[in-house]
Amino acid sequence: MLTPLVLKLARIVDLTAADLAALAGLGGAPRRCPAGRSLVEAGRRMSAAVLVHSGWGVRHRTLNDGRRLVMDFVLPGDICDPDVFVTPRADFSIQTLTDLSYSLVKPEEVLDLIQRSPRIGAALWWAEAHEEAITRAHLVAVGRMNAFERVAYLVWELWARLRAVNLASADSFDMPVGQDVLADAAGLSYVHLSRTLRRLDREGLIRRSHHTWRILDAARVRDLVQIGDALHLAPLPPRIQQRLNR
Amino acid sequence: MLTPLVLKLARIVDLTAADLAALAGLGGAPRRCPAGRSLVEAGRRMSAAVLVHSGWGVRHRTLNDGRRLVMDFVLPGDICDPDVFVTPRADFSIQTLTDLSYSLVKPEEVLDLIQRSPRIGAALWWAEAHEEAITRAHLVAVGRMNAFERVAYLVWELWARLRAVNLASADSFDMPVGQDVLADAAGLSYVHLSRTLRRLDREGLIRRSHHTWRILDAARVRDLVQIGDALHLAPLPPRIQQRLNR
DNA sequence: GTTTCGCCTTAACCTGTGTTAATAAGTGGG
DNA sequence: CCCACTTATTAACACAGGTTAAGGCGAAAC
Repeated sequence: MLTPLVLKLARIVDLTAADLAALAGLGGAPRRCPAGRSLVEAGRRMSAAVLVHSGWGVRHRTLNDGRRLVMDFVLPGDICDPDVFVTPRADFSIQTLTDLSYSLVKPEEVLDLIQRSPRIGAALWWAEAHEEAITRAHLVAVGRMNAFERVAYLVWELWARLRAVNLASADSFDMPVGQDVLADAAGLSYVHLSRTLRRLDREGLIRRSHHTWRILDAARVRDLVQIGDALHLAPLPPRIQQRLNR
Repeated sequence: MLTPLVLKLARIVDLTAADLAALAGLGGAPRRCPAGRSLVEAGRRMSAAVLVHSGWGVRHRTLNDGRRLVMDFVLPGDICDPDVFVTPRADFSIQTLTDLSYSLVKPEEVLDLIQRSPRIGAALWWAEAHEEAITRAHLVAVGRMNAFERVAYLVWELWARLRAVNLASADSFDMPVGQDVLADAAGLSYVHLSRTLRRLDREGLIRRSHHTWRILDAARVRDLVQIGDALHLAPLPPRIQQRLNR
């Protein structure tokens, strides 16, 4: 079964048929959540991780006076957060951008899976490390890039992540994300985000119509973005792979 | 042996005497690195994690034109990064701020340790999750807070982390960090950082002399900072602890 | 003690981004 | 097809923070 999670992890670790089956069966019965709702609330006690099957969400934090930062986009195949069992209290909220299909994954299930297969353990660990790298890149973008670079970076990141789960074509993809949300991810006002998007279009880098985005000049965007490489998926080195099979 | 790593992890997970010994013996022979040197270089292939015994460092990324962002401070007891074996290429550099004593930890060593003791596995996992929470909080600060709040947040974060390894007193601590470095962590110019620091002093929140920092009014700083709670250390819930001992 | 050097502070001015507000362009309902 | 409603664009103005440059000040060097 080619669930998004399997698609993503199988690019990294050589999984056995049993591993694939175990991963595909991860999580309880699928549930649905309509667009615009909170899946996880900051400060609330968490009892299970959320495995996303389809749909988009955002992980964000809102300050007392309403200022909001979107830390991360939640895409199909993402598990947020497999580490519930070590950090029972969320420091963020998750909100759906579209209707979302997901399953709850109990901590016990994750622990069992890891103890059963070191390959899955490594794969999940890798997914965590990858998310961390994405967050760090995001931090660099927000902390030291200007609006033009920053927005280009975000689009680049989402494009790369969507391709990893077969949800983007060679130069375009669908992104059901309003400019207000993108602005909160970039740490910009939505007005300036709009200005910046027009400029990316005018300069022949990135174009949007409706919710469809097109990378007009991938090479120039990559140069502009600089830190996009942290997002690339590469198989684990053979030495490690062998060790996982011992 | 109360190494900083043991101090930190023992607050979270109930470790056996054997676990403590294993953790204290983690890593090869101690090495030294003088101040101002690169321990890890972005893009370079990594072969081992770095366990810090004493001294300060920063994890940072420099863009082509010299703009730099400090993502994180590396303190005694930190392991950067236990996930080398899944992400062999660093997306950041680590530079020493002071003389640093550290050990190299081979991926195999980590894997062994985890397979030997589920408690240590959970503890290391927790440490990772904690770092992630710190990075996310940093992202919110840089993305949506003004200079005043942002600098207060950084000082608050470091104070909390130092207390976790017994390196800070109830209201003050030592921080061998120049304002240029702090500015790169806040995403500000060092000039504006200086202005902001004077204002924090003038308003009775935080005071610095030499490299000694004092929190003048912890309650007001906490309110200003808002997101500081993500940094709190809390023991794992009993249910999980029991499961780790089965 | 004086010099030198690195680091911090302050001031004056400039610019990128925020704010407010008005307009346009979609989008769905009747 | 029109209306109401949301979402994007543009313009005018304001301000936080950046830049440049000139002092101040303590610590080490001589």
